[in-house]
Amino acid sequence: MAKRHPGLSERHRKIMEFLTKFQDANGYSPSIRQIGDSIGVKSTSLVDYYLNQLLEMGYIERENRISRSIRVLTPLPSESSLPSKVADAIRNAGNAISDLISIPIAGRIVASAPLPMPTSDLNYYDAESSVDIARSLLPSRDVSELFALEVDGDSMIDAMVNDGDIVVMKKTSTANNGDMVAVWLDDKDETTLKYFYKEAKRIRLQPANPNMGPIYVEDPKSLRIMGKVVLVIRQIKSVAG
Amino acid sequence: MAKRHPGLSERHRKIMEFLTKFQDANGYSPSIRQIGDSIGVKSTSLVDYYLNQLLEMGYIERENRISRSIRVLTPLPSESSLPSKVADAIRNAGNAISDLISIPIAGRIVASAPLPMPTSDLNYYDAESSVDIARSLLPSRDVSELFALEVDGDSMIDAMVNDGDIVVMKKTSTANNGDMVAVWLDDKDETTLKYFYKEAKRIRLQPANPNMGPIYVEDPKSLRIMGKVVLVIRQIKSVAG
DNA sequence: ATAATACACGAACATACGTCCTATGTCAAG
DNA sequence: CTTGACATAGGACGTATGTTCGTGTATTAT
Repeated sequence: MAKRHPGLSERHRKIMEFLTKFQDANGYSPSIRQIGDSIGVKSTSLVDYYLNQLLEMGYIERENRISRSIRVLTPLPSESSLPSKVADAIRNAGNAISDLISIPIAGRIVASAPLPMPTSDLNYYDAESSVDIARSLLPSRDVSELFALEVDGDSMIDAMVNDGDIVVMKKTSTANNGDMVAVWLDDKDETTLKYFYKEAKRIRLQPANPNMGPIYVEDPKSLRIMGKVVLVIRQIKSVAG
Repeated sequence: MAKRHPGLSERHRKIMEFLTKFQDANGYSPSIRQIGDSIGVKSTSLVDYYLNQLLEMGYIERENRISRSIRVLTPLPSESSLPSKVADAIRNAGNAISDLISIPIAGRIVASAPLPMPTSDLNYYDAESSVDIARSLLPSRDVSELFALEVDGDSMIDAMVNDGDIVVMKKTSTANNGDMVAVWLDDKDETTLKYFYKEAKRIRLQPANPNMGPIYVEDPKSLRIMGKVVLVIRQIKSVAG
Protein backbone atom coordinates (compact mmCIF):
# COMPACT_ATOMS: atom_id res chain seq x y z
CA MET A 1 0.00 0.00 0.00
CA ALA A 2 3.01 2.20 0.25
CA LYS A 3 3.83 4.49 -2.62
CA ARG A 4 6.50 3.33 -4.96
CA HIS A 5 9.53 5.52 -5.44
CA PRO A 6 11.26 4.33 -8.55
CA GLY A 7 14.15 6.02 -10.29
CA LEU A 8 14.21 9.33 -8.52
CA SER A 9 17.35 11.06 -9.62
CA GLU A 10 19.18 13.58 -7.50
CA ARG A 11 17.59 16.33 -9.55
CA HIS A 12 14.13 14.99 -8.98
CA ARG A 13 14.71 14.77 -5.31
CA LYS A 14 16.08 18.28 -5.14
CA ILE A 15 13.11 19.66 -7.02
CA MET A 16 10.66 17.91 -4.75
CA GLU A 17 12.48 19.21 -1.73
CA PHE A 18 12.52 22.72 -3.08
CA LEU A 19 8.85 22.55 -3.94
CA THR A 20 7.78 21.52 -0.49
CA LYS A 21 10.12 23.95 1.17
CA PHE A 22 9.05 26.86 -0.99
CA GLN A 23 5.40 26.05 -0.60
CA ASP A 24 5.82 25.81 3.07
CA ALA A 25 7.67 29.06 3.36
CA ASN A 26 5.64 31.17 0.97
CA GLY A 27 2.25 29.61 0.75
CA TYR A 28 2.41 29.40 -3.02
CA SER A 29 4.39 27.45 -5.56
CA PRO A 30 7.58 28.62 -7.21
CA SER A 31 7.75 29.45 -10.88
CA ILE A 32 9.58 27.30 -13.39
CA ARG A 33 12.51 29.67 -13.35
CA GLN A 34 12.72 29.73 -9.61
CA ILE A 35 12.86 25.98 -9.60
CA GLY A 36 15.59 26.17 -12.20
CA ASP A 37 17.60 28.50 -10.03
CA SER A 38 17.25 26.25 -7.05
CA ILE A 39 18.84 23.33 -8.82
CA GLY A 40 21.30 25.33 -10.85
CA VAL A 41 19.64 24.94 -14.21
CA LYS A 42 19.27 27.85 -16.55
CA SER A 43 16.90 26.33 -19.04
CA THR A 44 13.23 26.55 -18.33
CA SER A 45 12.53 23.73 -20.69
CA LEU A 46 14.66 21.39 -18.69
CA VAL A 47 12.74 22.17 -15.57
CA ASP A 48 9.56 21.61 -17.50
CA TYR A 49 10.98 18.31 -18.59
CA TYR A 50 11.64 17.23 -15.02
CA LEU A 51 8.29 18.46 -13.83
CA ASN A 52 6.59 16.34 -16.44
CA GLN A 53 8.47 13.32 -15.21
CA LEU A 54 7.47 14.01 -11.65
CA LEU A 55 3.95 14.40 -12.87
CA GLU A 56 4.14 11.07 -14.70
CA MET A 57 5.41 9.43 -11.57
CA GLY A 58 2.59 10.90 -9.62
CA TYR A 59 4.58 13.05 -7.29
CA ILE A 60 3.06 16.35 -8.27
CA GLU A 61 0.15 17.86 -10.07
CA ARG A 62 0.01 20.96 -12.23
CA GLU A 63 -2.60 22.92 -14.05
CA ASN A 64 -1.83 23.63 -17.66
CA ARG A 65 -0.77 27.19 -18.42
CA ILE A 66 -1.43 28.36 -14.92
CA SER A 67 1.29 30.07 -12.99
CA ARG A 68 2.56 28.55 -9.83
CA SER A 69 -0.03 25.84 -9.83
CA ILE A 70 2.15 22.94 -8.80
CA ARG A 71 0.82 20.77 -6.05
CA VAL A 72 3.06 18.38 -4.20
CA LEU A 73 1.28 15.09 -3.74
CA THR A 74 3.71 12.93 -1.84
CA PRO A 75 5.91 15.10 0.31
CA LEU A 76 9.25 13.45 0.79
CA PRO A 77 9.83 12.12 4.30
CA SER A 78 12.65 14.56 4.83
CA GLU A 79 10.87 17.43 6.44
CA SER A 80 12.28 19.30 9.32
CA SER A 81 11.43 22.85 8.48
CA LEU A 82 8.03 24.05 9.44
CA PRO A 83 8.36 27.76 9.46
CA SER A 84 4.78 28.52 8.79
CA LYS A 85 2.58 28.14 11.77
CA VAL A 86 -0.41 28.56 9.57
CA ALA A 87 0.55 25.85 7.16
CA ASP A 88 1.19 23.59 10.06
CA ALA A 89 -2.13 24.30 11.65
CA ILE A 90 -3.99 23.76 8.45
CA ARG A 91 -2.20 20.56 7.75
CA ASN A 92 -2.93 19.25 11.18
CA ALA A 93 -6.51 20.32 11.06
CA GLY A 94 -6.79 18.52 7.78
CA ASN A 95 -5.69 15.09 8.70
CA ALA A 96 -6.28 15.12 12.40
CA ILE A 97 -9.92 15.93 12.32
CA SER A 98 -11.29 14.77 9.05
CA ASP A 99 -10.38 11.16 8.71
CA LEU A 100 -13.60 10.87 6.87
CA ILE A 101 -13.97 12.43 3.50
CA SER A 102 -17.20 13.20 1.82
CA ILE A 103 -17.03 12.71 -1.91
CA PRO A 104 -19.78 14.04 -4.12
CA ILE A 105 -21.51 11.62 -6.43
CA ALA A 106 -21.51 13.41 -9.73
CA GLY A 107 -23.82 11.05 -11.50
CA ARG A 108 -23.99 7.69 -13.19
CA ILE A 109 -21.55 6.15 -15.53
CA VAL A 110 -22.82 4.31 -18.56
CA ALA A 111 -20.91 2.90 -21.45
CA SER A 112 -23.08 4.66 -23.95
CA ALA A 113 -22.71 8.17 -22.60
CA PRO A 114 -19.92 10.52 -21.62
CA LEU A 115 -18.94 10.87 -18.04
CA PRO A 116 -20.84 13.32 -15.93
CA MET A 117 -18.29 15.56 -14.36
CA PRO A 118 -18.62 17.73 -11.32
CA THR A 119 -19.84 20.99 -12.75
CA SER A 120 -17.23 23.08 -11.01
CA ASP A 121 -14.54 22.81 -8.43
CA LEU A 122 -16.65 24.67 -6.00
CA ASN A 123 -19.88 22.82 -5.72
CA TYR A 124 -19.12 20.46 -2.96
CA TYR A 125 -22.13 21.71 -1.24
CA ASP A 126 -25.01 21.12 -3.51
CA ALA A 127 -24.10 17.55 -4.21
CA GLU A 128 -27.26 15.91 -3.07
CA SER A 129 -25.55 12.61 -2.68
CA SER A 130 -22.12 11.69 -1.56
CA VAL A 131 -20.09 8.84 -0.18
CA ASP A 132 -18.04 8.95 2.95
CA ILE A 133 -14.66 7.37 2.64
CA ALA A 134 -11.94 6.94 5.18
CA ARG A 135 -8.97 8.96 4.20
CA SER A 136 -6.78 5.94 4.74
CA LEU A 137 -8.36 4.27 1.75
CA LEU A 138 -7.47 7.06 -0.61
CA PRO A 139 -4.10 7.50 -2.20
CA SER A 140 -4.28 11.21 -2.68
CA ARG A 141 -3.94 13.84 -0.09
CA ASP A 142 -5.77 16.14 -2.35
CA VAL A 143 -9.43 15.61 -1.85
CA SER A 144 -10.64 18.42 -4.02
CA GLU A 145 -10.33 16.56 -7.29
CA LEU A 146 -12.13 13.48 -6.25
CA PHE A 147 -15.63 12.63 -7.29
CA ALA A 148 -17.68 9.52 -7.41
CA LEU A 149 -19.90 7.89 -9.98
CA GLU A 150 -22.44 5.17 -9.70
CA VAL A 151 -22.22 2.48 -12.31
CA ASP A 152 -25.31 2.01 -14.37
CA GLY A 153 -25.81 -1.30 -16.07
CA ASP A 154 -23.71 -4.30 -16.84
CA SER A 155 -21.60 -2.75 -19.52
CA MET A 156 -18.51 -2.45 -17.36
CA ILE A 157 -18.20 -5.99 -16.21
CA ASP A 158 -15.02 -6.43 -18.13
CA ALA A 159 -13.62 -3.85 -15.74
CA MET A 160 -14.86 -6.01 -12.89
CA VAL A 161 -17.33 -3.33 -12.09
CA ASN A 162 -21.01 -3.96 -11.97
CA ASP A 163 -24.31 -2.21 -11.80
CA GLY A 164 -24.61 -0.22 -8.62
CA ASP A 165 -20.94 -0.11 -7.84
CA ILE A 166 -19.47 3.19 -6.90
CA VAL A 167 -16.25 4.28 -8.49
CA VAL A 168 -14.27 7.03 -6.92
CA MET A 169 -12.27 8.94 -9.47
CA LYS A 170 -9.73 11.63 -9.58
CA LYS A 171 -10.20 14.25 -12.19
CA THR A 172 -7.33 14.26 -14.64
CA SER A 173 -6.66 14.22 -18.33
CA THR A 174 -3.39 12.37 -18.21
CA ALA A 175 -2.54 8.95 -16.96
CA ASN A 176 0.44 6.87 -16.04
CA ASN A 177 1.01 3.36 -17.14
CA GLY A 178 -0.93 1.00 -14.96
CA ASP A 179 -3.57 3.49 -13.95
CA MET A 180 -7.14 2.51 -14.30
CA VAL A 181 -8.76 5.29 -16.23
CA ALA A 182 -12.15 6.27 -17.42
CA VAL A 183 -11.82 7.11 -21.09
CA TRP A 184 -14.13 8.28 -23.78
CA LEU A 185 -13.48 6.65 -27.13
CA ASP A 186 -14.40 9.00 -29.93
CA ASP A 187 -14.67 6.41 -32.65
CA LYS A 188 -16.66 3.98 -30.60
CA ASP A 189 -18.68 6.67 -28.88
CA GLU A 190 -18.44 5.04 -25.54
CA THR A 191 -17.08 5.38 -22.08
CA THR A 192 -15.03 2.58 -20.65
CA LEU A 193 -12.92 1.72 -17.65
CA LYS A 194 -9.59 0.17 -18.49
CA TYR A 195 -6.04 -0.07 -17.35
CA PHE A 196 -3.93 2.36 -19.27
CA TYR A 197 -0.65 1.49 -20.93
CA LYS A 198 1.15 3.72 -23.34
CA GLU A 199 3.10 1.65 -25.79
CA ALA A 200 5.47 2.64 -28.54
CA LYS A 201 3.01 3.73 -31.17
CA ARG A 202 -0.31 3.08 -29.60
CA ILE A 203 -2.18 2.93 -26.36
CA ARG A 204 -3.22 -0.33 -24.83
CA LEU A 205 -6.39 -0.46 -22.81
CA GLN A 206 -6.45 -3.54 -20.68
CA PRO A 207 -9.60 -4.80 -19.00
CA ALA A 208 -9.34 -5.62 -15.33
CA ASN A 209 -10.70 -9.04 -15.98
CA PRO A 210 -7.63 -11.09 -16.84
CA ASN A 211 -9.70 -13.34 -19.05
CA MET A 212 -10.38 -10.61 -21.54
CA GLY A 213 -8.11 -9.20 -24.17
CA PRO A 214 -6.97 -5.62 -24.50
CA ILE A 215 -8.08 -3.10 -27.06
CA TYR A 216 -5.64 -0.87 -28.83
CA VAL A 217 -5.96 2.75 -29.74
CA GLU A 218 -3.66 3.90 -32.49
CA ASP A 219 -4.65 7.53 -32.47
CA PRO A 220 -4.20 9.13 -29.08
CA LYS A 221 -6.48 11.93 -30.18
CA SER A 222 -9.48 9.70 -30.32
CA LEU A 223 -9.14 8.83 -26.67
CA ARG A 224 -10.16 11.21 -23.96
CA ILE A 225 -9.08 10.48 -20.44
CA MET A 226 -11.68 11.71 -18.03
CA GLY A 227 -10.15 10.62 -14.78
CA LYS A 228 -8.37 7.88 -13.04
CA VAL A 229 -10.12 5.42 -10.83
CA VAL A 230 -8.78 5.32 -7.33
CA LEU A 231 -11.36 3.24 -5.55
CA VAL A 232 -14.25 0.95 -6.29
CA ILE A 233 -16.90 0.23 -3.73
CA ARG A 234 -19.60 -2.35 -3.94
CA GLN A 235 -22.30 -2.49 -1.36
CA ILE A 236 -23.99 -5.82 -1.46
CA LYS A 237 -27.59 -5.07 -1.29
CA SER A 238 -29.15 -8.43 -1.06
CA VAL A 239 -31.44 -8.15 -4.04
CA ALA A 240 -33.65 -11.02 -4.85
CA GLY A 241 -33.63 -12.13 -8.43
CA MET B 1 -4.73 41.24 20.48
CA ALA B 2 -7.08 40.05 17.87
CA LYS B 3 -7.27 42.07 14.71
CA ARG B 4 -10.12 44.48 14.35
CA HIS B 5 -12.58 43.66 11.66
CA PRO B 6 -14.22 46.90 10.79
CA GLY B 7 -16.33 47.67 7.78
CA LEU B 8 -16.22 44.49 5.82
CA SER B 9 -18.49 45.05 2.90
CA GLU B 10 -20.35 42.31 1.12
CA ARG B 11 -17.74 42.40 -1.62
CA HIS B 12 -14.92 41.99 0.84
CA ARG B 13 -16.63 39.08 2.41
CA LYS B 14 -17.30 37.48 -0.93
CA ILE B 15 -13.70 37.85 -1.97
CA MET B 16 -12.45 36.33 1.23
CA GLU B 17 -14.83 33.48 0.82
CA PHE B 18 -13.79 32.90 -2.74
CA LEU B 19 -10.13 33.05 -1.81
CA THR B 20 -10.40 30.39 0.84
CA LYS B 21 -12.66 28.27 -1.29
CA PHE B 22 -10.43 28.44 -4.31
CA GLN B 23 -7.31 27.82 -2.32
CA ASP B 24 -8.92 24.89 -0.71
CA ALA B 25 -10.11 23.40 -3.94
CA ASN B 26 -7.07 24.01 -6.09
CA GLY B 27 -4.12 24.34 -3.80
CA TYR B 28 -3.15 27.70 -5.24
CA SER B 29 -4.57 31.18 -5.28
CA PRO B 30 -6.81 32.63 -7.95
CA SER B 31 -5.66 35.38 -10.25
CA ILE B 32 -6.99 38.90 -10.02
CA ARG B 33 -9.27 38.26 -12.95
CA GLN B 34 -10.62 35.07 -11.50
CA ILE B 35 -11.47 36.92 -8.35
CA GLY B 36 -13.17 39.52 -10.46
CA ASP B 37 -15.25 36.89 -12.17
CA SER B 38 -16.27 35.38 -8.88
CA ILE B 39 -17.78 38.62 -7.64
CA GLY B 40 -19.06 39.78 -11.01
CA VAL B 41 -16.56 42.52 -11.56
CA LYS B 42 -14.91 43.06 -14.90
CA SER B 43 -12.27 45.50 -13.90
CA THR B 44 -9.00 44.15 -12.61
CA SER B 45 -8.23 47.45 -11.03
CA LEU B 46 -11.25 47.22 -8.82
CA VAL B 47 -10.23 43.85 -7.59
CA ASP B 48 -6.78 45.21 -6.95
CA TYR B 49 -8.41 48.01 -5.06
CA TYR B 50 -10.29 45.61 -2.82
CA LEU B 51 -7.31 43.39 -2.33
CA ASN B 52 -5.31 46.33 -1.13
CA GLN B 53 -7.98 47.11 1.38
CA LEU B 54 -8.06 43.57 2.61
CA LEU B 55 -4.32 43.74 2.85
CA GLU B 56 -4.54 46.97 4.84
CA MET B 57 -7.00 45.37 7.18
CA GLY B 58 -4.73 42.43 7.67
CA TYR B 59 -6.91 39.79 6.15
CA ILE B 60 -4.54 38.71 3.46
CA GLU B 61 -0.96 38.93 2.33
CA ARG B 62 0.39 39.27 -1.18
CA GLU B 63 3.75 39.36 -2.82
CA ASN B 64 4.26 42.24 -5.19
CA ARG B 65 4.16 41.34 -8.85
CA ILE B 66 3.94 37.66 -8.20
CA SER B 67 1.12 35.64 -9.68
CA ARG B 68 -1.32 33.94 -7.44
CA SER B 69 0.58 34.79 -4.32
CA ILE B 70 -2.32 35.73 -2.10
CA ARG B 71 -2.35 34.19 1.33
CA VAL B 72 -5.45 34.21 3.45
CA LEU B 73 -4.54 35.15 7.00
CA THR B 74 -7.77 35.17 8.93
CA PRO B 75 -10.33 32.81 7.57
CA LEU B 76 -13.72 34.29 8.18
CA PRO B 77 -15.55 33.15 11.27
CA SER B 78 -18.41 30.68 10.98
CA GLU B 79 -20.77 32.36 8.54
CA SER B 80 -22.02 29.02 7.31
CA SER B 81 -20.04 29.46 4.16
CA LEU B 82 -16.70 28.01 5.11
CA PRO B 83 -14.95 25.85 2.59
CA SER B 84 -16.31 22.41 2.79
CA LYS B 85 -13.30 20.60 4.05
CA VAL B 86 -12.86 22.74 7.06
CA ALA B 87 -16.52 23.04 7.71
CA ASP B 88 -17.01 19.35 7.44
CA ALA B 89 -14.03 18.72 9.60
CA ILE B 90 -15.35 20.92 12.32
CA ARG B 91 -18.82 19.59 12.09
CA ASN B 92 -17.64 16.04 12.11
CA ALA B 93 -15.06 16.55 14.78
CA GLY B 94 -17.35 15.27 17.45
CA ASN B 95 -18.81 12.26 15.79
CA ALA B 96 -16.05 11.52 13.34
CA ILE B 97 -14.67 8.77 15.46
CA SER B 98 -17.94 7.01 15.75
CA ASP B 99 -18.69 7.37 12.07
CA LEU B 100 -15.57 5.53 11.23
CA ILE B 101 -15.22 1.95 12.17
CA SER B 102 -12.12 -0.08 12.01
CA ILE B 103 -12.58 -3.58 10.71
CA PRO B 104 -9.87 -6.16 11.28
CA ILE B 105 -8.49 -7.96 8.29
CA ALA B 106 -8.63 -11.58 9.35
CA GLY B 107 -6.57 -12.91 6.50
CA ARG B 108 -6.73 -13.80 2.87
CA ILE B 109 -9.41 -15.54 1.01
CA VAL B 110 -8.44 -18.17 -1.55
CA ALA B 111 -10.61 -20.52 -3.44
CA SER B 112 -8.54 -23.47 -2.42
CA ALA B 113 -8.65 -22.96 1.33
CA PRO B 114 -11.26 -22.39 4.01
CA LEU B 115 -11.99 -18.94 5.23
CA PRO B 116 -9.77 -17.58 7.94
CA MET B 117 -12.05 -16.37 10.64
CA PRO B 118 -11.35 -13.90 13.38
CA THR B 119 -10.16 -16.05 16.25
CA SER B 120 -12.38 -14.33 18.74
CA ASP B 121 -14.55 -11.33 19.05
CA LEU B 122 -11.98 -9.66 21.16
CA ASN B 123 -8.95 -9.50 19.01
CA TYR B 124 -9.53 -6.26 17.22
CA TYR B 125 -6.45 -4.99 18.79
CA ASP B 126 -3.81 -7.40 17.68
CA ALA B 127 -5.07 -7.31 14.14
CA GLU B 128 -1.99 -6.00 12.45
CA SER B 129 -4.05 -4.71 9.62
CA SER B 130 -7.47 -3.27 9.36
CA VAL B 131 -9.61 -1.15 7.12
CA ASP B 132 -11.43 1.96 8.12
CA ILE B 133 -14.91 2.21 6.75
CA ALA B 134 -17.48 4.92 7.10
CA ARG B 135 -20.43 3.62 9.01
CA SER B 136 -22.70 5.00 6.35
CA LEU B 137 -21.45 2.39 3.94
CA LEU B 138 -22.36 -0.49 6.15
CA PRO B 139 -25.79 -1.94 6.53
CA SER B 140 -25.26 -3.41 9.92
CA ARG B 141 -25.52 -1.62 13.16
CA ASP B 142 -23.60 -4.37 14.80
CA VAL B 143 -19.95 -3.83 14.20
CA SER B 144 -18.69 -6.67 16.26
CA GLU B 145 -19.56 -9.30 13.71
CA LEU B 146 -17.77 -7.70 10.87
CA PHE B 147 -14.41 -8.73 9.56
CA ALA B 148 -12.52 -8.24 6.36
CA LEU B 149 -10.59 -10.48 4.04
CA GLU B 150 -8.16 -9.73 1.30
CA VAL B 151 -8.70 -11.62 -1.88
CA ASP B 152 -5.78 -13.70 -3.02
CA GLY B 153 -5.56 -14.61 -6.66
CA ASP B 154 -7.89 -14.58 -9.59
CA SER B 155 -10.10 -17.40 -8.52
CA MET B 156 -13.00 -15.20 -7.55
CA ILE B 157 -13.42 -13.27 -10.73
CA ASP B 158 -16.75 -14.89 -11.34
CA ALA B 159 -17.83 -13.04 -8.23
CA MET B 160 -16.52 -9.84 -9.78
CA VAL B 161 -13.85 -9.81 -7.15
CA ASN B 162 -10.22 -9.74 -8.00
CA ASP B 163 -6.83 -10.18 -6.48
CA GLY B 164 -6.19 -7.56 -3.86
CA ASP B 165 -9.79 -6.63 -3.30
CA ILE B 166 -11.03 -6.38 0.23
CA VAL B 167 -14.30 -7.99 1.13
CA VAL B 168 -16.03 -7.00 4.31
CA MET B 169 -18.12 -9.79 5.72
CA LYS B 170 -20.56 -10.35 8.47
CA LYS B 171 -20.14 -13.52 10.39
CA THR B 172 -23.16 -15.75 10.03
CA SER B 173 -24.10 -19.28 9.20
CA THR B 174 -27.42 -18.58 7.62
CA ALA B 175 -28.36 -16.56 4.64
CA ASN B 176 -31.38 -15.09 2.99
CA ASN B 177 -32.16 -15.28 -0.66
CA GLY B 178 -30.15 -12.70 -2.53
CA ASP B 179 -27.36 -12.43 -0.03
CA MET B 180 -23.88 -12.72 -1.30
CA VAL B 181 -22.24 -15.32 0.85
CA ALA B 182 -18.89 -16.89 1.32
CA VAL B 183 -19.41 -20.61 1.34
CA TRP B 184 -17.24 -23.65 1.76
CA LEU B 185 -18.17 -26.47 -0.54
CA ASP B 186 -17.33 -29.80 1.05
CA ASP B 187 -17.37 -31.84 -2.08
CA LYS B 188 -15.34 -29.43 -4.11
CA ASP B 189 -13.08 -28.47 -1.27
CA GLU B 190 -13.18 -24.83 -2.07
CA THR B 191 -14.31 -21.46 -0.88
CA THR B 192 -16.39 -19.33 -3.14
CA LEU B 193 -18.37 -16.13 -3.17
CA LYS B 194 -21.82 -16.41 -4.65
CA TYR B 195 -25.29 -15.06 -4.42
CA PHE B 196 -27.41 -17.39 -2.36
CA TYR B 197 -30.83 -18.62 -3.40
CA LYS B 198 -32.71 -21.38 -1.72
CA GLU B 199 -34.88 -23.15 -4.20
CA ALA B 200 -37.38 -25.93 -3.80
CA LYS B 201 -35.06 -28.88 -3.46
CA ARG B 202 -31.67 -27.38 -3.84
CA ILE B 203 -29.60 -24.31 -3.34
CA ARG B 204 -28.59 -22.15 -6.23
CA LEU B 205 -25.30 -20.31 -6.06
CA GLN B 206 -25.24 -17.53 -8.58
CA PRO B 207 -22.05 -15.76 -9.63
CA ALA B 208 -22.13 -12.00 -9.59
CA ASN B 209 -21.01 -11.92 -13.16
CA PRO B 210 -24.22 -12.13 -15.13
CA ASN B 211 -22.42 -13.86 -17.96
CA MET B 212 -21.72 -16.93 -15.92
CA GLY B 213 -24.06 -19.70 -14.98
CA PRO B 214 -25.05 -20.78 -11.49
CA ILE B 215 -23.99 -23.90 -9.70
CA TYR B 216 -26.45 -26.01 -7.78
CA VAL B 217 -26.00 -27.76 -4.48
CA GLU B 218 -28.42 -30.54 -3.86
CA ASP B 219 -27.31 -31.40 -0.38
CA PRO B 220 -27.52 -28.46 2.00
CA LYS B 221 -25.19 -30.26 4.35
CA SER B 222 -22.27 -30.06 1.99
CA LEU B 223 -22.43 -26.31 1.97
CA ARG B 224 -21.14 -24.27 4.84
CA ILE B 225 -21.98 -20.61 4.96
CA MET B 226 -19.16 -18.70 6.51
CA GLY B 227 -20.53 -15.24 6.29
CA LYS B 228 -22.30 -12.78 4.09
CA VAL B 229 -20.51 -10.18 2.12
CA VAL B 230 -21.62 -6.68 2.90
CA LEU B 231 -19.02 -4.62 1.10
CA VAL B 232 -16.31 -4.98 -1.48
CA ILE B 233 -13.54 -2.46 -1.77
CA ARG B 234 -11.00 -2.21 -4.50
CA GLN B 235 -8.16 0.20 -4.23
CA ILE B 236 -6.65 0.79 -7.62
CA LYS B 237 -2.99 0.65 -7.08
CA SER B 238 -1.56 1.59 -10.41
CA VAL B 239 0.79 -1.33 -10.83
CA ALA B 240 2.62 -1.62 -14.09
CA GLY B 241 2.30 -4.95 -15.81
C1' DA C 1 28.82 2.25 -37.02
C1' DT C 2 24.19 3.64 -36.83
C1' DA C 3 20.08 4.48 -34.72
C1' DA C 4 17.43 5.46 -30.86
C1' DT C 5 16.92 7.54 -26.50
C1' DA C 6 17.66 10.27 -22.50
C1' DC C 7 19.55 14.52 -20.93
C1' DA C 8 20.64 19.30 -21.56
C1' DC C 9 20.73 24.28 -23.32
C1' DG C 10 18.89 28.58 -25.06
C1' DA C 11 15.91 31.33 -27.33
C1' DA C 12 11.54 32.61 -29.31
C1' DC C 13 6.82 32.97 -28.33
C1' DA C 14 2.29 33.59 -26.61
C1' DT C 15 -0.17 34.79 -22.89
C1' DA C 16 -1.51 34.99 -18.12
C1' DC C 17 -1.23 38.28 -14.83
C1' DG C 18 -0.25 42.27 -11.85
C1' DT C 19 0.11 47.35 -12.06
C1' DC C 20 -1.45 51.65 -13.01
C1' DC C 21 -3.73 55.52 -15.40
C1' DT C 22 -7.95 57.74 -16.92
C1' DA C 23 -12.87 58.42 -16.87
C1' DT C 24 -17.44 58.31 -14.80
C1' DG C 25 -20.95 58.34 -11.32
C1' DT C 26 -22.53 58.90 -6.33
C1' DC C 27 -22.97 61.22 -2.21
C1' DA C 28 -22.05 63.67 1.95
C1' DA C 29 -19.59 67.80 3.75
C1' DG C 30 -18.37 72.39 3.15
C1' DC D 1 -22.72 74.48 -6.18
C1' DT D 2 -18.31 72.85 -5.46
C1' DT D 3 -15.19 69.73 -3.56
C1' DG D 4 -13.39 65.65 -2.50
C1' DA D 5 -13.59 60.90 -0.87
C1' DC D 6 -15.23 56.64 -2.48
C1' DA D 7 -16.84 53.09 -5.60
C1' DT D 8 -16.68 51.32 -10.26
C1' DA D 9 -15.33 50.48 -15.16
C1' DG D 10 -12.17 49.89 -18.97
C1' DG D 11 -8.04 49.26 -20.76
C1' DA D 12 -3.04 50.05 -21.82
C1' DC D 13 1.34 48.37 -20.48
C1' DG D 14 5.08 45.68 -18.99
C1' DT D 15 6.65 41.68 -17.35
C1' DA D 16 6.42 37.18 -15.17
C1' DT D 17 5.65 32.79 -16.57
C1' DG D 18 4.54 28.49 -18.99
C1' DT D 19 5.23 26.32 -23.65
C1' DT D 20 7.66 24.92 -27.63
C1' DC D 21 11.15 24.25 -30.87
C1' DG D 22 15.68 23.69 -32.71
C1' DT D 23 20.00 22.02 -31.52
C1' DG D 24 23.67 19.55 -29.23
C1' DT D 25 25.79 15.81 -26.51
C1' DA D 26 26.25 11.86 -24.09
C1' DT D 27 24.65 6.87 -23.39
C1' DT D 28 22.67 2.72 -24.83
C1' DA D 29 20.72 -0.45 -27.98
C1' DT D 30 20.82 -2.67 -32.73
